[in-house]
Amino acid sequence: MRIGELAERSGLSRDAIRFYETRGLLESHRSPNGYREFAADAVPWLAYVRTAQRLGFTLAAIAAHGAELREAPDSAAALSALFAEKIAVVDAKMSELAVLREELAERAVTGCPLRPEQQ
Amino acid sequence: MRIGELAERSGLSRDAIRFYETRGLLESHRSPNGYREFAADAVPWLAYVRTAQRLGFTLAAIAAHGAELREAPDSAAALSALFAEKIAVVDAKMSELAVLREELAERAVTGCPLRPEQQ
DNA sequence: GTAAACAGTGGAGCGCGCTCCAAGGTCAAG
DNA sequence: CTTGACCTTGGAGCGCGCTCCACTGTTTAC
Ligand SMILES: [Zn+2]
Ligand SMILES: [Zn+2]
Ligand SMILES: [Zn+2]
Ligand SMILES: [Zn+2]
Repeated sequence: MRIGELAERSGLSRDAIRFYETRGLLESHRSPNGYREFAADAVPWLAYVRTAQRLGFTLAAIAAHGAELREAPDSAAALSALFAEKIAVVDAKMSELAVLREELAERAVTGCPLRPEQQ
Repeated sequence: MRIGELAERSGLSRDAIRFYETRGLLESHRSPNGYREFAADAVPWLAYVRTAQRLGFTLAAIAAHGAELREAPDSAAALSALFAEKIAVVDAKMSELAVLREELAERAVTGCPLRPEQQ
């Protein structure tokens, strides 16, 4: 499929797709006329990319993990390593949230904290 | 305290602190010589800001929530509303992670998905 | 008095993740 | 043959979250 169709089916802009390609997130082959040709797989792959982005992963990290998957000798092992990695990240975020909650509770802000110094 | 001390105690750069001030994240009063003067509260507040940032909140959102806290008529109610809001965000991220895990599992990538088309 | 350390402002630049041109090539329909 | 939809590249610009720099003023130490 060409870029317009992929854009429509993925909900991304053509510019974003071209940008992703430059960042190694997406592969295309060229037709004789120079047009990019994408595999059908690109649609679910881009959905995955967007989800990973919403979870706070950078494009570079997503591209690196994609490469890991492709280059892994043992695909199943690579997958579970990636899962463990992502879940660890979310667990870390959860415990940081607990800290945040405590911090917030400790400082029920009332008025300007600089007032005393001001007088 | 002046900006250098706050920088040292918060682990942020002076530039970052000045930047936060322009974004409404931090308040200072000026000494007669024009130097910024910060309250001791600024240290835990900046720690909170960094934590919130690591959790994926933008500086604008953090500033808005800080303002909500200060302007809330009922501080306790405002606090629990903010907690609920943040926890909802993390819950949403968790469920998105589940989707991500499934997506990944479905597509144990092996080789180039464009190869068939290429030949 | 002078040097060093600290403060201020303004503006440029940067990495990220794009968006939006401008100028041009390709292709199918009428 | 023209029109229009679609594609190409290149480059500028933008919001975010800063960093770095130049230049200037203030305070502290000797
Ligand atoms: Zn990894
Ligand atoms: Zn004040
Ligand atoms: Zn809110
Ligand atoms: Zn290929």
